[in-house]
Amino acid sequence: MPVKTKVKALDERTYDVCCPAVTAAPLDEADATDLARVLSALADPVRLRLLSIVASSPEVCSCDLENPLGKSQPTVSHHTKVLADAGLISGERRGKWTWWHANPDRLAAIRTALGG
Amino acid sequence: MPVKTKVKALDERTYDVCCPAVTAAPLDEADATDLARVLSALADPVRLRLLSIVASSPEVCSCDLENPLGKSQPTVSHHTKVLADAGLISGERRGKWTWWHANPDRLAAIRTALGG
DNA sequence: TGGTAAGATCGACACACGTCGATGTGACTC
DNA sequence: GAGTCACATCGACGTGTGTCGATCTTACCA
Repeated sequence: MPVKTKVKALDERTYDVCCPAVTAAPLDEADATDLARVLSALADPVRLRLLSIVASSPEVCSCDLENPLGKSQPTVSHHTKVLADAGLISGERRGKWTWWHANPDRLAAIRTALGG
Repeated sequence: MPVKTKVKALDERTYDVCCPAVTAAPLDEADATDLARVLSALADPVRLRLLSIVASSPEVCSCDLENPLGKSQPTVSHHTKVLADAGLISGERRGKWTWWHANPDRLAAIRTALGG
């Protein structure tokens, strides 16, 4: 049985994630590609740390990510975009700052797809 | 609190996986690197399908993977090695054939690290 | 209007990775 | 021992990705 959650990104686009559980039955190519795309967003140490920082707080400003991550501003911006495109975090522009928060439902959907 | 499971690979090496949950607190670099390494093994559509085929059966022979995956023998061998190195599957050589089975504990550990 | 500050985008570079033909390595059969 | 089969390893190729300096865009303030 497919496990899907609706996720709303910065641009208000919604999309599905994802996929029967890996352990239940052989995945078809489309489901495998979808799931691999989300996992690729997670499969980077900098993005994992970024996500953990955002998830540990109700809201985090981009400006508070550069120092803990030890990466340049363009690099941090790149990683927030990847995580946001994957639906794992969402950003809200307020004035000059962008505030990020985690989407725990998305993470839960991934756990389910991984046989949860 | 760290979530660890011992995993035994083909070469009898054992290692730990892994890591406080991403959602609990900011990950340090070492934990993030460990988790990213395992997730990288999963973040490929061919390997996800391979794992789902192996996990759906008590045991699968390498020779029964080429056709469903539509990949050459060296490519399949490469992917089984990546999954085995990550502890997600284990292989046993019997005569001319290698038989693979999934390690559900490892997948469960990843789910926990993902905030399960 | 001009200046500054936060963040996104661009361009370039180095490196990692998926893929497959060719070849190597054991194991089985005759 | 010769031949064959299953699988691993090697080498090479094209592509994808993380990184950062430079630049663009937008918002705020004097």
